[in-house]
Amino acid sequence: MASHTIRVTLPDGTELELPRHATAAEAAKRIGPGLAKAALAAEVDGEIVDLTRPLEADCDLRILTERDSEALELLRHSAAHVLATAVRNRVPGAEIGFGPAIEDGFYYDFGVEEPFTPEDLEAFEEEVRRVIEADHPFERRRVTKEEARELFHDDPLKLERLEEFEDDEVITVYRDGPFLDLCRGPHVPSTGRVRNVKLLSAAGAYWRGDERRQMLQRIYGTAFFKEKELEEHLERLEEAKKRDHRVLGQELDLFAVDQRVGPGFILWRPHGSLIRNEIEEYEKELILRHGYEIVYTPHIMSERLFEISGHLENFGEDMFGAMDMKGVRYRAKPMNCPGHICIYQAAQRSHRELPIRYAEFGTVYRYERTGVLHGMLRVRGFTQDDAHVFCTEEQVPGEIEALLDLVDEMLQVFGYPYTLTVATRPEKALGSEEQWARAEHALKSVLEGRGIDYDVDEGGGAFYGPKLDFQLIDAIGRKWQGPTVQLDFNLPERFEIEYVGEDNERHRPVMLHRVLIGSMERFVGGLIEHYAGAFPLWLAPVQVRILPISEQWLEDAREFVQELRDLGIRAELKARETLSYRIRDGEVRKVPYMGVIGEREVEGGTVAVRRRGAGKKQEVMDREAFVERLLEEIRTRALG
RNA sequence: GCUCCGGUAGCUCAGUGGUAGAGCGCUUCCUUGGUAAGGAAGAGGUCGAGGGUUCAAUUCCCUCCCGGAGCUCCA
Repeated sequence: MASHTIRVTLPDGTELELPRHATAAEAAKRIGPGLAKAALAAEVDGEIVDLTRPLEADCDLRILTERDSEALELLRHSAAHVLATAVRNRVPGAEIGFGPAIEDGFYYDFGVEEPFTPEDLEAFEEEVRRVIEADHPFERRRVTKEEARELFHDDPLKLERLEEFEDDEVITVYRDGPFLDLCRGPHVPSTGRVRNVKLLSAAGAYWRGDERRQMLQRIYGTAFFKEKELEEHLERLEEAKKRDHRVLGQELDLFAVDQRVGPGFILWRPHGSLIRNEIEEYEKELILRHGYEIVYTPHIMSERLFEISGHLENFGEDMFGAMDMKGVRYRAKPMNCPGHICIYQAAQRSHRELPIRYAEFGTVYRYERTGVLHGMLRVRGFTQDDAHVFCTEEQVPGEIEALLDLVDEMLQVFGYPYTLTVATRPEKALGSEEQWARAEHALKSVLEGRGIDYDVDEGGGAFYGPKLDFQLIDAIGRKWQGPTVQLDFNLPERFEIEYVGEDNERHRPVMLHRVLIGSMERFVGGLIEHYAGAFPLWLAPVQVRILPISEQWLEDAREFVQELRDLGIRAELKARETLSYRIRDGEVRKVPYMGVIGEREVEGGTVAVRRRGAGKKQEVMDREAFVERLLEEIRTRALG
């Protein structure tokens, strides 16, 4: 027998007695008028629902306000509906696609005759404000599939989506004023609760993400509860724009792409090359210390090798075409592993030799589709800091341990915090389930043994083995793909690689692919943005500029520059223009140190040192002390 | 690859159906400087490429190349 009242338990443990079918909004009102006003939605037994949802039975209830982290997604999803309402008001014939909340905002896809222009976006933003002012309540309705077909008879995209529902499935629609959408919800109570909306951009997007389907027009936007948060978000976008490696790469003379060379190929100019070289030198020292051996393999190899490796079959579309030389076909390598395997196979290997770790700054070529190319971040020719570890299955945990140390050491040097993800067996996978389970267990238990937090990407591994990925977090909080370690059950089989065990039998070793930096191009591109072009001293292309105040002190300055160069410091003499001009130029070029030399400095054997970004604050130092400071900062690879 | 936007001096960009502009940079000269641009003069362009319309095309139209915002993709 159902009673007429229900018991509602609040997060603090107190209980409310409410009439059955009371709504969450009514519950909020019972708790307090302030909460009732601030309420946006409710969590009932762990499920987030609209405030208008009747409570049918005893339950746990939490009222969500803008202070709750879940609320932002709600706001943005509702903002997407407000956008669609606005677009439909202006363009009545617009077909409506999907409009979800995403990481930093929301989008909505529309099928329209004419693509949207920036002026359209402004008009829509104006209309969005009107829809918000109108304060239409969001009304949820449960409908049958038949009813829904009727409601959306003018919306072909929605009808298509509708047909995917089971006949007896719960279908809900939401109305706000004139706009009706097929939507699971929940939403904020009314359009008036949506605030601080900014439409950011419009671009084409395929219906259902399928490139064979209709192209819709997607509008991206974002929304925040507080105006200040919106402003800060827009400032972050501005900041990201200022850090764009393509802009800084041009300004600081680091790299270029040249139409004559071809799309997706990077020309490293001298200053960019210096940075890259420093990184490579550092990494070589690091990995030699960690027991790697450095190898080199050719850029062009016989196609036969890629038939054995399976690259041609699985990856052929992305490889550069074959070069036919007197009947033998050759390919630019898309990966370094086959070459390393050939080196491994140059001799019969004993378990006593393992693990064998081959490392190469290996340049590979991949024919990426034109639309994906992007500065240094996505290119067609790039150099990986690639390594392959050949070991026994028992040695895998130890190798993972060693790698965690290596990665941690390296990422600290560059100043990147990071997170980890273990990617597990996908549906289609090579190797036995036990093999995968053992490998995944090995990865996870090493991490757990060290008390390291990690995410799991279920089914995200490659078909040939599980993966451990590191995500870097840059100076403005963006995530970048970092080091990866990949177990490989495939290539050892294909190449039939072996070692002789203690039992004098042949065994198949396990192979690990790993990159730390990934691609030099992408990593340096990322670093440019991470440091906003202001590289720490050890990486700065020009470390010190010496500025004599007038030609009178030129000779002294020249000698000092040479002294610095003799110590391996990248010093430059800048003597021509006015001092102010040279200071400004040094700051704009982000030179870490400038040393001014005038009458006083020549007499005292000192130098007036100005640190990048420190403004007028200068420090007159003995030259010896200045040199010491530079050498120490370079030696420790200080982040500055 | 797809949709849209763009390509003008080394760089950033303005402009026009009738002989092409600015700022920075570069060269030369003057200035000999004390902490974010001293002054002057000069050089520098097949207006992305090809085709079409036109008396005339950098400008309008078409094709291609390259770049950008996204989509898709990143084994």
